[in-house]
Amino acid sequence: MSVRCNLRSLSTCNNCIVRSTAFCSVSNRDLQTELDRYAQRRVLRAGETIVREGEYSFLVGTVVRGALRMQRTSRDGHQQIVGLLMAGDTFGRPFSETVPFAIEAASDTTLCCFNKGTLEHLLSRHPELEHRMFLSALNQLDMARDWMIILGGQSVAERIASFFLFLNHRQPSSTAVPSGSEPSRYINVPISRRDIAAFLSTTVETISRTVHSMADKSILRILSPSRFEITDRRRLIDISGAGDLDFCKMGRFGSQKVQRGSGSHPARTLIRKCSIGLQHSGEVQLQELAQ
Amino acid sequence: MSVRCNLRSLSTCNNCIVRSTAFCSVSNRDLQTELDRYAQRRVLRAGETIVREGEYSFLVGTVVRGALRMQRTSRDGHQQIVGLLMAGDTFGRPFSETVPFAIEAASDTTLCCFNKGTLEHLLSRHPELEHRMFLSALNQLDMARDWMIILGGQSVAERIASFFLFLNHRQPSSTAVPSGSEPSRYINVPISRRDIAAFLSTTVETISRTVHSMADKSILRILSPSRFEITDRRRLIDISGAGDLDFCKMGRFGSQKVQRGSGSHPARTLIRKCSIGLQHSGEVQLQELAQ
DNA sequence: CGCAGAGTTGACGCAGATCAAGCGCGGTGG
DNA sequence: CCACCGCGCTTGATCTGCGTCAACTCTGCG
Repeated sequence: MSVRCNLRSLSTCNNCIVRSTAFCSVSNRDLQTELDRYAQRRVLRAGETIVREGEYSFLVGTVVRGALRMQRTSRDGHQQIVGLLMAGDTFGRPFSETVPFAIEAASDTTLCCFNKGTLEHLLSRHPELEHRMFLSALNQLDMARDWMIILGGQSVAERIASFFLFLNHRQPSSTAVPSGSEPSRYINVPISRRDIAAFLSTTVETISRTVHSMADKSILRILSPSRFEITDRRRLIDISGAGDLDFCKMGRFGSQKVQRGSGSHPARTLIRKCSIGLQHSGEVQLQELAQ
Repeated sequence: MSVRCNLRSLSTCNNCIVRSTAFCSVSNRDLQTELDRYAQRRVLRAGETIVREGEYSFLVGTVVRGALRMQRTSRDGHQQIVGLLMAGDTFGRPFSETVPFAIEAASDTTLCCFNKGTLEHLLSRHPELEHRMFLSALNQLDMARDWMIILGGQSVAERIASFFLFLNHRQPSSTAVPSGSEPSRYINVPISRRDIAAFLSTTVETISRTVHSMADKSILRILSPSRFEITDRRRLIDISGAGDLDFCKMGRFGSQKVQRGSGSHPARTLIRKCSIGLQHSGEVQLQELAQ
């Protein structure tokens, strides 16, 4: 059931729980009123589809609650998840006929949608809106690259640890709280084991084994198959191997010296590890460019 | 050596080889003149660094020739490449203090740079420019997701095939030719084996073995360690597993029916393969939203 | 000519994919 | 009400792709 919000302009958007982060939260009141008029809420249940792969997509909007997954299915049936959109994230692809990925609800989800054409028109008339959407795209780009780091993680344990920290960072205790606040001890996994496997390029079996092994080492407690409690964040970050991933920043230990690779798996691509600061000798001096 | 181009406004930008694709190619003549005034060409040699990981970055611009790699190095020394920027692509990150990745020249490279602050100022005054930059960011987002598909590929052979097709698509015969034209039979790999390994999360040894095995099967010919000739594109696409990746589109066989998985590796995450069109039964009807 | 770095090739072992069986739970129907 | 089924998750046993180590070739360079 969808809730129209053309009446009582601004009321809906003003109370929106993703107000602080979503691209559609503009400061211009008239524009906000207009957005409010065109916005339409939609509730999806887990598994429902917004766009199929490569199909024409006429929806753009913001995730209000829950999570969307973007994925592609290859000929052999293998699915690769290329992104998880959570509260405050922008979904859809303006200025393009089709999206090369399917977008589906990973869990029960509330969206705030705009018709793509309508939104594009608004964007062309309101630089502020386009600016905010641009910023949102840049954020997603950063996030996409973080995901690549997760994906490129050496061992499955590394990838899972990174993934959990990512979730933990993006879901501080309650979905209503905008991301950016202190991460809680709890991890809510909004997607099935299958989806995790599809994202991390592994199998449900290996995920199960790895998570249980982490529980055995009391790094985390398994509250339910989709809910965990972090009991040793430090160790989790350590396993993730990427102490400086964006989403670990909050849990990071200042400028404290690097942990020795402790249980670190033998690095696959140990490149130039000693040459940092050496091969950069040829670094371009660009100061003159400033100003 | 850098070539200033404040004189003879427009001349430099007008003759720019990435004119058709770069974000800085605007239609507004005054704006173009202004851009021309602030733009500065730079030539980097392979290995030179533009920004280091997490450092303050004050450069944004366009790759004119060559390739940049964006990468992150984790505590254990493992490097993960999260993006390759080629002719016409935008590098740098406006509206953010730091970039979470190092940006380095993967080969000898020519850039066209703007001071970040200056560019941000231009962006705020010229919606057209911001629009173009927004489009560029959206493209990069699509590309980042394509990369994720490559990264998530099952076997190393799959990833290498995808990577080669990607390169082949983005480098049609000559670097001067804007992407989008017919792919040639040749693949120029602009980065070292090491870099390929860092990107594909594998090792130089495995890459070597895989490529030579492809040569044995006469899928491609090895002209030099960094130059190949595709002798059986169909089979290469087949190995890549992702027949519908963006960069395969041109080599794609219309709506021809799906190849049976031929030599396809046993799929790791064979999910919902048969349920397409089934689980979508609950697909939301959104027509009413239009207009 | 020796040395360094990039690429190739071979032998070996392990992380993790695969196959298979079992558990717990919610839904359905008799 | 319980039996039955299907599905998500777990656990065990086996097999293999590919990472690791090591040795060798080739090219370019001082």
